[in-house]
Amino acid sequence: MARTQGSHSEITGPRIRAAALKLFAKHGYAAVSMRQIASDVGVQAGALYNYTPDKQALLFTLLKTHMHELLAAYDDLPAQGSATAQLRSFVNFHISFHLERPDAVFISYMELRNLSPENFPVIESLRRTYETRLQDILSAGKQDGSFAVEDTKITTWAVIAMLNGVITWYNTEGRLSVEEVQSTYWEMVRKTVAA
Amino acid sequence: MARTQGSHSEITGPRIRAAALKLFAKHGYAAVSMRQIASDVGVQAGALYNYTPDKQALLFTLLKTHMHELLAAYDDLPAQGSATAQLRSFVNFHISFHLERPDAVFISYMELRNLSPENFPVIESLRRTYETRLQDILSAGKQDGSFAVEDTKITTWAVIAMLNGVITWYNTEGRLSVEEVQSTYWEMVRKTVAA
DNA sequence: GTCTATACCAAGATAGAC
DNA sequence: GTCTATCTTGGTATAGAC
Repeated sequence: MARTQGSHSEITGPRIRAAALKLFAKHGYAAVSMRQIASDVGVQAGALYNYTPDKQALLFTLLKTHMHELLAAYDDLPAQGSATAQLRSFVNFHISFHLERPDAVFISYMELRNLSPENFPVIESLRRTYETRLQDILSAGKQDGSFAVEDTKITTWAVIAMLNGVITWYNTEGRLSVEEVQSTYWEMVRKTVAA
Repeated sequence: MARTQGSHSEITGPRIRAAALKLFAKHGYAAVSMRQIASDVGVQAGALYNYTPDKQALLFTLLKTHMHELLAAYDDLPAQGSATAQLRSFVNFHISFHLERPDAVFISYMELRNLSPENFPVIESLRRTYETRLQDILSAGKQDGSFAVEDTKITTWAVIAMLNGVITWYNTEGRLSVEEVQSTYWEMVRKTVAA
């Protein structure tokens, strides 16, 4: 006779994080209770504490994991030659990576203020590291004359803000493929920095 | 002998909304308690309910007021001639209006999901109305050949996302004046839609 | 109109049985 | 490892005195 309530240690952890990610993205960290997360996973609230010391650690883990995956994936891309090729690669990467993880992207921008004072700087630093990848491309292109960029810092923020806008409207069931979105945004970014 | 605890009906209401706006922007709607708002104003929590039926109405009022002010202010601008002049006017307006109300702008984008099902469509509709102002400019410029815009809807969202990015980094104490920011963004937007 | 006091409920987190 | 049960805190909202 099999036990009706058993242990599932290898899968429960990931399922908790997946449920938390989904619920935090939908309702916001502060509005989601541990009981809701537990219910979504199919366990009791107390069981969550076998996997996370508290709710804050759950949020921190999600954001840290996302940022590390983002940086690792970008740094794994094949090297590009010209600044223009690098910029195009960045745009394509940013869009496809983000469209594959809308929930993680969402909380990475929305829930920063719900990180504890110890955790916030860690995530903020990872975010700045990623931004620096783009800023370096813009600086190089400005130097060699491929781009006309008045202020590389502001342009970096402007391009990232523009690209991030995609996740607020893109619908996987909609009329546009990821490739079409990439192409549309590349055209806009290209012109924005054009010499 | 003056009373030590009196009535201040004409000023308490606005002060409650100002405190709520500030606290919602800083910590998020769900993370702010009525007690916190009351404490910030200098009254007891129960007193708030003389001014708002509940917390949700407080959020709704803040967002609705902000959106109405935004639309009224934009529609009060002097009419412009060419599509290019209209676009420049829009960019300047959007940046200066938003930089004057960073808290209201912040919650208008972050707290939409905390609106009740009855209230959400009202705000969403106002937001779309504002976006339509920009989309109409882009359509007109596309028609008369001033702009080369692949997709007016996506470009509308891209431009607004780019402009909204300003409030995440702009610092009134920083090196840049509002006029310099307007000029920098105008240059980027102009190129983005350039024929 | 604001106060104090409180009803009522849900939150995060923990203890101990199984 | 998960359960049930519970502790403690703090939330929204209301009642009635002043």
